[in-house]
Amino acid sequence: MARHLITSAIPYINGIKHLGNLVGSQLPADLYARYLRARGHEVLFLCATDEHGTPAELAAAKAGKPVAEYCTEMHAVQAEIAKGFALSFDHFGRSSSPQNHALTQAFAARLAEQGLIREVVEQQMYSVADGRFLPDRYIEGTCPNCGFDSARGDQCDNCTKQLDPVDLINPRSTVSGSTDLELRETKHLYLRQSQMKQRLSDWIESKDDWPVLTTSIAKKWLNDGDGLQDRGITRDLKWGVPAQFDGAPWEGMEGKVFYVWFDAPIEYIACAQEWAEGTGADWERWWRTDKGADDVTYTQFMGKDNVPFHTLGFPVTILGSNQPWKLVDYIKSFNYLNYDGGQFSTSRGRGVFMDQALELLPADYWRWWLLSHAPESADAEFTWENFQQSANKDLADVLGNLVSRVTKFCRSKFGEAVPEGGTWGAAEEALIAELESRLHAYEGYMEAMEVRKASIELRSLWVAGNEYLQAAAPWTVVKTDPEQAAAVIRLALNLIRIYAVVSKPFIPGAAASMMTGMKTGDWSWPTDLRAALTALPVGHAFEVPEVLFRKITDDERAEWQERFAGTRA
RNA sequence: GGCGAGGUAGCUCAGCUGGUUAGAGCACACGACUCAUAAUCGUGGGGUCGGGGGUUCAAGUCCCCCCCUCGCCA
Repeated sequence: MARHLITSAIPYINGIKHLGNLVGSQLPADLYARYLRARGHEVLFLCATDEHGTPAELAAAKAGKPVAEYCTEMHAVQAEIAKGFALSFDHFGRSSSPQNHALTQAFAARLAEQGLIREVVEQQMYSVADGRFLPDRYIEGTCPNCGFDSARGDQCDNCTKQLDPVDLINPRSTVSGSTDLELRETKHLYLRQSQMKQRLSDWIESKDDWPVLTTSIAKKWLNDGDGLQDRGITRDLKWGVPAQFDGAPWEGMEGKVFYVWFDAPIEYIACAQEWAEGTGADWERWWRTDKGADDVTYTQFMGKDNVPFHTLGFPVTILGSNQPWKLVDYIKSFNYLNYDGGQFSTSRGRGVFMDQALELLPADYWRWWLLSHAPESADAEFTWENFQQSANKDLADVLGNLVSRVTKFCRSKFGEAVPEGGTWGAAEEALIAELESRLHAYEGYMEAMEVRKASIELRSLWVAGNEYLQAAAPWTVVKTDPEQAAAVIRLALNLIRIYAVVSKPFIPGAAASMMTGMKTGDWSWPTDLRAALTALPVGHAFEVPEVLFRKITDDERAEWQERFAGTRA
């Protein structure tokens, strides 16, 4: 039994995430956490909302609410949706927690002690009317390059040229529309990442078992151009962790907060503190290598856009502190999921969002499709045809129907209890051999976080049951040799329990239904398959479960396709 | 423009350090079965592995050039 710390990239607070966000971090992290728990390992699985920054402030203003209140509400919404998808977080925290405030300030102070913070005075755009400094992308104006009149301060959406806000002609605030903008001096703290370049580089180079997606992105940032750059870790904002605090080793940072990319990863640790406070558990044995965390395996899940912060920024914080914090052991990253020939788009309402998905179908449908099509080697694409075909074929026909045909046949011929009689022969031995081989492959892929391949093996396990049943043909055998038919069905009923156990990480809802139908709470992993196939003894009562997965009709598919197409630009 | 990832059957994808007739699922065709959610099982057709050169006894798998897609950066 090992100890595994698992974190999913923390979703931003402003709004509900789409299926692409889900499959890029939370869902595969949940799959892994559930699998490791099922194998008897000790798991701490953490996620949280990322709440600070300008977008949250503006979203709150738009909703007409104080930002703290807005975040509290949205956190509850996201937590509820996560529950709907059966995401098994041990704690779903908040980056705005007191724990994270304290820890973020402590890290900043410590990094300063280690000589890794420097102060920089720079010029930033200030909007007099809004009474605030504005991030580059919240300033619009006419592009000096192509004349496009809605170019953003960081980049022109029309000609894609990278811009500086001061380059814009007739710049205005996108918050208020005001043109009363001026450059003002402001002081910020910079994290001296460049000092850590060699240590990071050595560390990344040593990780030859990481996904190439992870290491290639990390190496690019380390070596591109002038190499790893220092980054500002403060902003002129109100909503966030104050950069000026008691014991701060700098002055004059009043009215400024730490930038989200600095405090958000620290929430991984603070989240464990939140969890400990709520449960009385010990968080240090997960995060402090001097307090027992040296035997923890720490795995992070994220979309590729988050890789730089997890391979460079956060490790600078951890390593730079020169304190015994647990450093990540494995970073599993994902490409993007596209939607029907384009990208998911929040602003255009294009694609399916997490709350909408749950209104259409139970979580298992989405979990299965998303995980079995996870964008591991390249970007993947969601289409309704593919979703309908996969769900109907894999879940309804192959698995659901198997459960149905076995339990209903037994009920009609032997009653709703595991029947007696008959013996195993060559067919059963062949099945056991097949199952053992498939199960070992499945376990290997799950341990390696090869999500798609694991799903293929799981499906193969289901198919093996149908093959066996088809060949054994108990509906024929029962006419001449009822006892032998009973032996076949006895095995098949036990197979249902085994499927429930091994399928649970992917489809926890259906797994629970199968287990309930078999009237047992025996979730033990079928390490010994032969024994597992007799776990439900002769005479054990069961009941025919409700249809596990109804099919998605062509009409539904067409309707949904239309409904989620969004407003094309 | 630079960098990275891809371009393998109609569709979605496997193919490790080069080595017998290039694989799987879906879709399609035919057959079997009739317990089951018109479900299941079997068989089969279908690919000059983006294009062109080269290395090698042997290349989807290595090298060079080109084309296309996606992403990151300038």
